[in-house]
Amino acid sequence: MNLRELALQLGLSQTTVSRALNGYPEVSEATRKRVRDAADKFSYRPNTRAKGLATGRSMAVGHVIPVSDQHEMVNPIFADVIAGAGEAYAEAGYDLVLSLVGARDEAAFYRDLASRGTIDGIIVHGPRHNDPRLPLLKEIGLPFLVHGRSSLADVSYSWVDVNNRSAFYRAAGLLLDLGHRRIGLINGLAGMDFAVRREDGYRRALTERGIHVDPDLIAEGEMTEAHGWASAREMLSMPDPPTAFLVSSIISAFGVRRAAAEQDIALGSELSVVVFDDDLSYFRSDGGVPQFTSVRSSVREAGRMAAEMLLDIIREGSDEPRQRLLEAELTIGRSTGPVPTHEGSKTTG
Amino acid sequence: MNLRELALQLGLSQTTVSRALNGYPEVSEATRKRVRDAADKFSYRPNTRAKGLATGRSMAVGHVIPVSDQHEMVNPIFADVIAGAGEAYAEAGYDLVLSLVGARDEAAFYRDLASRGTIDGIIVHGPRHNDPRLPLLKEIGLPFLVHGRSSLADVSYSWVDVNNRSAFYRAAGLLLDLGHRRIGLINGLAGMDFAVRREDGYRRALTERGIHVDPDLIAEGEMTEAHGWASAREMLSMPDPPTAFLVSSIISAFGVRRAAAEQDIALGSELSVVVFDDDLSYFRSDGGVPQFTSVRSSVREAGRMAAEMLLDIIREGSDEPRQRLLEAELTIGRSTGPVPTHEGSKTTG
DNA sequence: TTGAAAGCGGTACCAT
DNA sequence: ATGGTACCGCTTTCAA
Repeated sequence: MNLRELALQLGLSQTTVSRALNGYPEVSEATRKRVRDAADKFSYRPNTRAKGLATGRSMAVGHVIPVSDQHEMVNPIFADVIAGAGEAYAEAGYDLVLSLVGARDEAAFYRDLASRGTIDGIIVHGPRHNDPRLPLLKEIGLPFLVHGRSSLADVSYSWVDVNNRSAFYRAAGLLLDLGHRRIGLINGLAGMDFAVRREDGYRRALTERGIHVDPDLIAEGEMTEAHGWASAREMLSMPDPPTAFLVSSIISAFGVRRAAAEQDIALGSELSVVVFDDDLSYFRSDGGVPQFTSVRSSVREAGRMAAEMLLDIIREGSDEPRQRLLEAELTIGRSTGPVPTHEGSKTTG
Repeated sequence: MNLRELALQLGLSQTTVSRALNGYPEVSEATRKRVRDAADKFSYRPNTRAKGLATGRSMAVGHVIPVSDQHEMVNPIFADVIAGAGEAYAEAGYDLVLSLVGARDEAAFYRDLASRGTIDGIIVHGPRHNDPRLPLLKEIGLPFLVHGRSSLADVSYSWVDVNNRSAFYRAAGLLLDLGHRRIGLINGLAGMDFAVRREDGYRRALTERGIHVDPDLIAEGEMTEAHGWASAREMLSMPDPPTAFLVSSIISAFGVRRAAAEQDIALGSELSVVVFDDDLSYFRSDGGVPQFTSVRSSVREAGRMAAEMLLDIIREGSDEPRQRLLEAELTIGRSTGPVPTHEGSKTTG
């Protein structure tokens, strides 16, 4: 059933039917009701493409996930961001077009997307430290919003981000308050913007208190269990091992926990672990009990926010960038305690 | 730059330009080259909506992820399936439209999708045991393919699935061969089709060897670490505890490992763990070393296959269902060993 | 081998 | 308040 047929059924013109359905005020309430009822009855749905062609808008938003060929898997965080965004789109009647694109041909890809008119705007995921995509998108003129930020990018742009720096500053502060002086940082991939900011917060906290930042206590890598395990293992076997860890992901924290268990080191009493957890409920390890001290931010919520802001930008057509910085929430769990005395209380073994 | 402008530039008609670009044979090679060069020069891209409107195809495929309100997070498996599918779409020039939809209004949603003409076909994720979506889609007439299967659904339909039953049958067989008689099954959510099949394989292996299937050794739930931990913990404190576990996900296996560690039970020598791992490289725990014995299947590969098959269906317009069953690969790691003797060798503590 | 023109299914301007 | 009609950008039939 299309507009013409519906109009025919009603004995009205396409124009009137279209107006009735789209809430134009000049249609009489009587006709509007008639039209609506008929549309309902025949379950008429306007054709998206035709509508888009006529209006010049596609009513779709693109999400671009960068996939470097090195990683087999897509970072599960994206799934949650997108779930949050999806809610917003569903409510606003927008479609979500997902593209996974390799770093190689990204530029061409964005240009294509814009000129083919598939989407009205775009959300950029996983920004790197000085991300070339931002100036590119700016140049293309496609409305976009970044989930995360890209420092050094000297263009102004819209973003939604969690305050990674302050999160790690506060987390490190907590450990310092507990007396820890050797704090290992197990961070994400070096090029990622969030990792840079997290290290920044960590460094600042230490420096402010006059604590030396030991580069051997900083590990970077993909946030896998293996990375957490290998990094923690290595650091724990140093002559002067860390008494606490700051971990960039719950997955890596599983690895840290394993390394500790293997060396018979008790979490909480002998080793403190604070983890940045993006609310990935599948991977939360506590089961109701706060096993780790965590710095949490709802990625899903951020996704929703990002989508809503992008839709605003698209609809208003305004050019001034919108930015939203979310503070993460520090939840103290039983994996964090004061520095053990040297005669310490082994709880295991 | 649109077709009209491009044609104007070339002094040709839109018709000819369109034909040249779309590989129609009646265009002379000379003109074709001229046209191609110009299109290149102006980086002309045909408008997707206009093309779709004219051809009746949208060149887009939908992926529908069911989100029950109970789960906060989207199962990370979907991310990988979609990554695989995305590759196929990119190559074939299709877009991927992602929808996350609650169980409540699914029916209406599918009808909408079809009648608005947003997509040419659809991939159904996370089928439940007797999934009502399949007959619905059949009725609507939208080409679709299921990732996974839905037993009891008495319609014939296309699917791509890993052989869950044989995977768990073989895994249980391995443990039985090693002498295990008490094998705990830590499975996924009860309603999911894959969970039913996995339990089926497990049961069959036991029954065939005359081993009693103890319902207390079967746990179902979301595949979180907490679930693995709680289930393993409970089973391990039974009077007659399991000597081995079959776990439906690497995440839950982390929980099993934790429960074992807490009770000072050594993996490999005192407790065997076989895990079904969907190749989620972020969560693999081995770091090159096979820590767990695993039954692996590449979800990404399955996603790609699903996409390719759906595209075939769309293009051929044929109605006969295509089906593809993938066998998972059993990789024996060091977490699996024979049943410990009662005087057993504690390696920990 | 090329071109004119009629759709595809809507929207929106201009009349009435 | 309602209708006629010219688009939107492309494909495709028919004619030349």
